[in-house]
Amino acid sequence: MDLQRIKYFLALSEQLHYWKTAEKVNITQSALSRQIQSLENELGLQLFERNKRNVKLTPAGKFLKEKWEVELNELEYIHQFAKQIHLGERGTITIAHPDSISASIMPDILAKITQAFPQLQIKLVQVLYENQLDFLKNYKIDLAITRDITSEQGIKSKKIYSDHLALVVPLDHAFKSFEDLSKESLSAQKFILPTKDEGSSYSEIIQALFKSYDLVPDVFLHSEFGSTIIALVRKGLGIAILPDSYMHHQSPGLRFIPLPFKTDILINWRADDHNPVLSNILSLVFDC
Amino acid sequence: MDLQRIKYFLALSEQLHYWKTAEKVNITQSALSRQIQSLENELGLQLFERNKRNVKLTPAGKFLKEKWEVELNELEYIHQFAKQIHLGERGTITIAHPDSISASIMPDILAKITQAFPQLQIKLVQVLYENQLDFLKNYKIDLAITRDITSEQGIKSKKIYSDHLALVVPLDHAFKSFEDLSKESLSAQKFILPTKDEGSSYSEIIQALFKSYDLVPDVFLHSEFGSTIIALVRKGLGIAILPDSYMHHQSPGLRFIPLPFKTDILINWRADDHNPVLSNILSLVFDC
DNA sequence: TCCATTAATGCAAAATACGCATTAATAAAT
DNA sequence: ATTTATTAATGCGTATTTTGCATTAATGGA
Repeated sequence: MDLQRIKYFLALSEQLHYWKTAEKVNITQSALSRQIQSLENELGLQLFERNKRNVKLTPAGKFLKEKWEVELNELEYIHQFAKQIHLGERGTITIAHPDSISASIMPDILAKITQAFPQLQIKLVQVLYENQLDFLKNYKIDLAITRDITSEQGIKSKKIYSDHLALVVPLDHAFKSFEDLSKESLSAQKFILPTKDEGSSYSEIIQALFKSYDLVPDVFLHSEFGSTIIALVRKGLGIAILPDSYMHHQSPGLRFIPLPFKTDILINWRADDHNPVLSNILSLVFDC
Repeated sequence: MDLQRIKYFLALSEQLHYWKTAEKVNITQSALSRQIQSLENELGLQLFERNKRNVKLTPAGKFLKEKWEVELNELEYIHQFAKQIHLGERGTITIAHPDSISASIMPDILAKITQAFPQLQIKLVQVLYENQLDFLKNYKIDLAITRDITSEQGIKSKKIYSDHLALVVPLDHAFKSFEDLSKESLSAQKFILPTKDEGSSYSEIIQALFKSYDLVPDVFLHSEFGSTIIALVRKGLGIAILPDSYMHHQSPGLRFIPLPFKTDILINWRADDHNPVLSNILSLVFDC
């Protein structure tokens, strides 16, 4: 059954006149007549009660006119919706990102996306660094924003930003600026540091930092959760090293002392992911 | 857009394999390939992500698979429903009938209809005799069961039953049987009779009845409503003449004395009404 | 009774769909 | 790295379907 036939039927059911309808839908009266006939044959019922003079809907025709009008509108809407999905204007994308950028570049990125594609549904999740690649490969997330470089097969990666590390101390702490740091002053401190993962490039940078002072830090606690670390530092339980993106969080009572070490932020996605939503978001993000 | 194409798409979206799908839907792989291609062109989007080795739904394809499955089911149901309307198995018919047969032949007729066509919706209405033809012509009712013969253009009519007139008296009334009736005994009575309509064949029969006794009845009240008349007779306000169908109503305290006058029950419908529901009901009723 | 209107239909042309055979790409096996 | 098996796409001739033109036949109104 051709939807075009149903459209012809609907046109005729309005006009109830073959010639006028045929003209309106740009076919000949002969073609229209046969289209209606084959529609009737296909359905095994009569749509119009007609003689050579009058055309009138049968009860079944009346019923189908009402129902088909609804269904055709429905289908048209569905097709439009599908087209938007095809263009990447509709759909869902799940993004994992570190807490550190929640208040810095994430708002920028999200604002850009929602402005360009207001119909997109974005799911933000926080995933432990060690799980990110698995989640990406298993379609639990579509985009992973991370500080770790990956050379995984099938995962594409691109740097989108970089920020400095900063030493985070309470306001009343002796450290006021970078010049106050030395092997001696640092060795007296208790540190709160991120979890030391195998092969995590972010951990390696922090290790490199301490190595530059030829120091093994006294680590009081490991945590991956920036907000936890900040709270502990504010209570004077130790000092921490965090990306200076955290300065964008409202954190009174703390001093951020920038350090000459940079940490990159990368965006990762599946190489074989052809979801048009992803392509749209990638090209938006790369324009930053 | 051909619904067949959508069916092909749905089959392929299940199998995700052209050859197997083509075999399943009884066309060649070549034809299937081209059907999917033209569907994609028609919609202006890609349904499958495919190379020479793998077939996989795109996000838009996934969306359409879900939606189209629902829509196609819906359409199939609609078409079945329409077919039932065409066969007169579904639909609505409005029937007017006199109160007199509510408890006699109407239950028989209705039982027969609902047994043969359980999906039919029947509306029963009571219409004043004088309005019946108008209601029929103006599509307010589809079938009029009446005691009046009509020779109206465009209205078909057929007798389906006939019953006798009966004199209705209270149990304690002097009249016990037909032999008690005479010009003298009748002229002493007060009568409750139906409204005397112009050209109503039922009124004429009652007039003929009195004429056979060479009598002009003392009419105390006119009413078309049988139940009203019966209540009044039971209270001793007068005696009445009604079709003996009323004996099927539960009417304690009354005696029905059959009279040798018959009144026909006719069924009327529009000659140009081709509603299949009507045809079905007519052929059922005529089999009585 | 005749005329104007109008849906159906015969027929040939155009468009579309189909099947067969082949091609080209790719994953798996060696 | 090379070969092989698998499989979606495609060229081409054929079959089917649809279309438009011209005509027919039925019908309501004058």
